[in-house]
Amino acid sequence: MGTTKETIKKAAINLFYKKSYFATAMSNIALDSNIRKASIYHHYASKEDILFDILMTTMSALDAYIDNCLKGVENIENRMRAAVRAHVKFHCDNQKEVLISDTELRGLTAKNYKAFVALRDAYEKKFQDMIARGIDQGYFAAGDVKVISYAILTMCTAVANWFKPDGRLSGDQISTIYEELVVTRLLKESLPIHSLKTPVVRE
Amino acid sequence: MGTTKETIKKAAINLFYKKSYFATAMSNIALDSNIRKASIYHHYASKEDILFDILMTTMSALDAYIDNCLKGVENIENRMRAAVRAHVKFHCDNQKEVLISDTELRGLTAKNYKAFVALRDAYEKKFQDMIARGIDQGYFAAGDVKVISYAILTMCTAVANWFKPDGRLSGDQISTIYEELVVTRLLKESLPIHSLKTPVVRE
DNA sequence: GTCTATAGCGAGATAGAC
DNA sequence: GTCTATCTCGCTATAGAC
Repeated sequence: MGTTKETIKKAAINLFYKKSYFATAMSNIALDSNIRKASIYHHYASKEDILFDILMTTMSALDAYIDNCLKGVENIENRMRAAVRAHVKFHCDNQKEVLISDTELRGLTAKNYKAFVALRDAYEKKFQDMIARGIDQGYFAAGDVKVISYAILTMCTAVANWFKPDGRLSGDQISTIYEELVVTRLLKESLPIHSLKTPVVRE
Repeated sequence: MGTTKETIKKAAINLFYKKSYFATAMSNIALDSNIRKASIYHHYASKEDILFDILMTTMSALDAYIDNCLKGVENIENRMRAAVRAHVKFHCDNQKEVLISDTELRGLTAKNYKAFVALRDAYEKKFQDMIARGIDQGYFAAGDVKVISYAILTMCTAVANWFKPDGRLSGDQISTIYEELVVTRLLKESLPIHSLKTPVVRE
């Protein structure tokens, strides 16, 4: 079962996901954790502190997961493939946490908000750098890097909105479809530079 | 300025957007509307009633807007282009309302939730039908229609998350970029059937 | 480290005068 | 149609015993 703090955190994740942060009362969290609400304050300074803990550990875990999946992958197209796969997979496997990270930032006070957004911006920059490098090297079609990165990241992130653990498609299957949609279709030059002189007709 | 009811609604939109639905108090709405909070209950039965009004009118307006933009457009590729343009433009022009529609559904009781989701599902089905038709007719590359529709709709919807009215790109410019990203890159067969026998090499 | 009890406050909603 | 006054409730957080 883990420590009491972990129990509280898990209960909070479920409730923030189901009812939203503001609609969740400390008494709700206490009930689901099988303790009295006053006991929560031994582990967390405030309700916001619980939210902040969830947001930061989720964002850090995502960042570490992607880094690990990219380790040793050199070719820029393959890096992008691995990154999209990892991002989508993480959003299927940690659906509740990432949805909270997406919708409950308004529950943070200024200082905590800045700390979280700094992590998120650094994460997004990794994708923007990959896209820019891919364009430079002629692997990806030219375009507005910022907009393309937003398009890709938001569509991959939104998988958490509709993914159903017991649905038709598994997280791995969806990752594969998205890898293809994003890299093969959305990003890649349909006619790579080095193949421009190679006829596609084989008659 | 409009009617008092419109003033209340506009104030609620701003507050729900900025602070979230649950964090917004009736007294906040009253203050921004220059009336006492008791007076709000003459126009709306409850706080949820205000949210429901915002959600339904926004969804209906989006649906009507897309229908209007597709009127008379026959070719399926052009229909899809018009639909993407319209969806993105609407999400830039009605940023606050659509963000509320995206994140505050948990504030609705079961009956109202079902009414809203029915509208949204019907709207999404229009895109799924267009995609399926485009694939059938050989204009779009084959693929999982549901997943492709989610990918497209979520990336276009998420524009409301990062669009800045006074930013580098206007709503029209973003609509153009997205039309291109979605239809030319993501959806279209990179090598249309009828061009398969036409060499791309011009030496 | 968990408990009972409660302080202190603000919420949504209503009553009834004008 | 808007107001003042208030009801009733549940919230976050704290105090202090065990």
